[in-house]
Amino acid sequence: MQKVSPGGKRRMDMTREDFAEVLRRIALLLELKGENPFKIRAYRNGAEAVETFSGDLVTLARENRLDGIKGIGDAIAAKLHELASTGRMEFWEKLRENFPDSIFELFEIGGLGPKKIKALYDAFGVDSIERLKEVCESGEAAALPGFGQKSVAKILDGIAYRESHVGIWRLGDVASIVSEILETLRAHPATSRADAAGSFRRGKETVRDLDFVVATKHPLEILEFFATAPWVAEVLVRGDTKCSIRLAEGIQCDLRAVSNANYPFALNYFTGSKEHNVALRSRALKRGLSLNEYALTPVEGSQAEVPDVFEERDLYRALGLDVIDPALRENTGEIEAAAEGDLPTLVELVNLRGTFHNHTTASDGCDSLEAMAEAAQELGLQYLGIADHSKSSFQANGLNETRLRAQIEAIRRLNETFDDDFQLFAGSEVDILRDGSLDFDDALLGELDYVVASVHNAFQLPEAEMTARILRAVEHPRVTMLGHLTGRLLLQREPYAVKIETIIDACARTGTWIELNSNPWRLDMDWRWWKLARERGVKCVINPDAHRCAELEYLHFGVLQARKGWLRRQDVVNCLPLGMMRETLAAKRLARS
DNA sequence: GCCGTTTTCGGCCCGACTGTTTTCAGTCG
Repeated sequence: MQKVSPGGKRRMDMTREDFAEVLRRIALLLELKGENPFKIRAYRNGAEAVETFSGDLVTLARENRLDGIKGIGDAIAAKLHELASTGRMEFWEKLRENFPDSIFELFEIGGLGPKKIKALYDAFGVDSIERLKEVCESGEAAALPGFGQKSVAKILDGIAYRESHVGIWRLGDVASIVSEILETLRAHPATSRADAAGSFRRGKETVRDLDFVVATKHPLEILEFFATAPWVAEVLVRGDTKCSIRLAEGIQCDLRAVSNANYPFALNYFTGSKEHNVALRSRALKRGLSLNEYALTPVEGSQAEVPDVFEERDLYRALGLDVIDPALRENTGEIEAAAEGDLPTLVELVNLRGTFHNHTTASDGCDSLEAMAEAAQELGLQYLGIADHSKSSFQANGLNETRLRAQIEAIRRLNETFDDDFQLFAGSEVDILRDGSLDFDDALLGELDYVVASVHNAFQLPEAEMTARILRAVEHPRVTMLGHLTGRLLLQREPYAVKIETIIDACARTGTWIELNSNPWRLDMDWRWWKLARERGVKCVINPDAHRCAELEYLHFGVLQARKGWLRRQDVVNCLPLGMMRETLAAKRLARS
């Protein structure tokens, strides 16, 4: 869990993640205190709302303008305003006086919830994992009411696991595992339908576990097969309808085996998100129907007709909704849009006609210009932009002026060998230097077809400086697009501090495109910002940041994130066919020269 | 604490599994 100490933070440092974390921790402490569960849920919902809100929530909070945000009512809005404007929240500080901060780590142990933590805390003063381990190993814990040998063993297992694994995986790291398991499940003779569900199906950038749903007449057979498959390192749960295992890689996989009739409901339920499910269920209730993971049934006393549901899409129609793509199921307005017939037609991988941010052996790539061009053509792309690093990225063998001019020349020559249905564009991934100036002079930039501007150093600049630095690049007339806006490396490096909304507005004003970097380590700009960017009129460009031919297929992850960001074909510039892209790039250069 | 075709009070999603019980509480998703 991220460490947060808002009391000790300067207020300018507060981020939306800090806000969400404070609300979540309030919920945990209220749970320990045995507070009203609905109040606890309200804080969790508030945290969720804070995280998914499309806009500069921190500024809104500071200016006390949080009204009208779903999930944030008067009480939480006032508390967030206090936190944003003073760096403190009295309610939170009073609450945390009761328990040491280290108690939060106990919630990360599987099998331990608020009740048991409270019992351990009251009985033995357990307030850290270290202390927890002591009382479990000494046998004291097993003697508590409600505890026994097995639950203590489970807790110790949980502690051991936590010590060896972080427990979060990148989408790109699990994609091939999912395909393999799914293929095997589908090949089983007792399987009639099988899908991956959960956050993987929704295309979340990271996942905590993998969920599978199988339709079968022989659930026990399927569960047995799943639990004894060669990939299983450990069986965690084994029932008549559900089995949870841990793979050798460490990730947990849950399988649900249901009847064919239950399947659409189970698939929908286990796809989530939880918030989306809750919203669907309340919508069903308003129609006199109760929705669970097995069926849609009339509530007691209701005369409501229950429509036939054979597939997931029938379920949405039964609730008077257009079918909602899994990528959109985050309860960020998709249900309302589906009810109004306002869902976007989402961009698809087959819509992409080319892509721009790619490297070759000239800088830090592994494949040649020719090989990359050939790979792009094999993927069916009409154009490929080459944007190797600029000279300041010496760690990446960045090109100096001479080498870049030679590469431009090589690209022009290679283009003469292609038919008119494919073209390389000559670009550069130009470093945005510390002061916001670019790594090449305007004359050289003017010789390029396009420019990707990216930050590759001085990540630790304060937010105001970093924002000003990137703004200067955005406003540079030769910059076509902004590369990986926040520089994050998922599960490894935090995004750098930058006012994203300010950058979005500047890009809207100057017509600068924003990259959706599709490398599964980056997926940057984050999907949560794209809806806002689209509304402000910013165009997205989906780039793989490929350093070898095979990485051109990262585009798939980028498209998934674009879909999560509600983007349509017309919002993504590299859906333009070659002819129109030539014109667009030429017009851009002319307009800003 | 939030929210509203249930509208300023009263409801808020709900089932499976586990372990500890002997009819159920806690946890999880």
